[in-house]
Amino acid sequence: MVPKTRMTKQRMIILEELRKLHTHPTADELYTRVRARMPRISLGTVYRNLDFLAGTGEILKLEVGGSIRRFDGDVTPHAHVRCTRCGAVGDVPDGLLSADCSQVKAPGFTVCSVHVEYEGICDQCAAKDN
Amino acid sequence: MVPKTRMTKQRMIILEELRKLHTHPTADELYTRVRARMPRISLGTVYRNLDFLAGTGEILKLEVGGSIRRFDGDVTPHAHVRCTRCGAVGDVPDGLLSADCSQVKAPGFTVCSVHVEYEGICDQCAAKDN
DNA sequence: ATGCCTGCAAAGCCTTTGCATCTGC
DNA sequence: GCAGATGCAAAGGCTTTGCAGGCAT
Repeated sequence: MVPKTRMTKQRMIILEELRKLHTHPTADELYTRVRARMPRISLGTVYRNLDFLAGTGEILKLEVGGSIRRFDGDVTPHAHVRCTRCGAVGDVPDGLLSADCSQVKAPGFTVCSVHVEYEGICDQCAAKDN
Repeated sequence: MVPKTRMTKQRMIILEELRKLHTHPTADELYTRVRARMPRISLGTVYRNLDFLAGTGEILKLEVGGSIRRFDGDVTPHAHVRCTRCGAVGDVPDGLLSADCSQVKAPGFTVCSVHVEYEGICDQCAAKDN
């Protein structure tokens, strides 16, 4: 049986605040925002609701970079494949890249999606440079 | 003055083991490997040397996905830009995507590189499905 | 001999989880 | 009223850091 869900005040406020922001906040940033309206809310509740809302598709979890988790002794240019099930990481030889992921050949992997993230400098940081 | 660096036995073994592997190990996986040859090495030393080696360009740090750090209330398809300096995340409106990052227009950001990661299922996990 | 590097252990972050209590439905 | 949700606090991972001693140069 599918468990019923409730629209609690906490869940509603979390969703509202996230939709109001366009800064792609971390859980903690959102926690700070939400606390302004609901001081006794706990960080655990924020995490639980973000997971819940991502599960229903109402919000997105972003897997952004900046979190170094793995290392590679091969410094030649090549892209990577990651197994969405076990997290294993493989190589995609340069030259086999394609925007159409059904064309991508990665030995040992069946590729099914691409994740593109651009990197750069935001205007605020650029301003600090002088 | 630039500090001198030493090629310690630890650093050498870490580099050797990483180059020997093609599995893009985590720091901890590498630690296990290295300990087979040098039982008293500490995990801290592994982390310090991986940072050092990445700094000299001898190895690569991979920023792979799987680590959810941010959330987005906008579920329409769009890519993201991340500021390499402060970590701020912005949107790249769909339709403004390009493999040539000098063409990418992201309001508030100056884009300078792209990070592409494919996702899929590795053969081992596929085999477990039956 | 010098100061960079190590092992060890503690501390730091971020996230998850257990539990008693509370509250939508 | 009942099961799902919350607040609180503790526990878990992973990574970084402080310190005293060790070792490459």
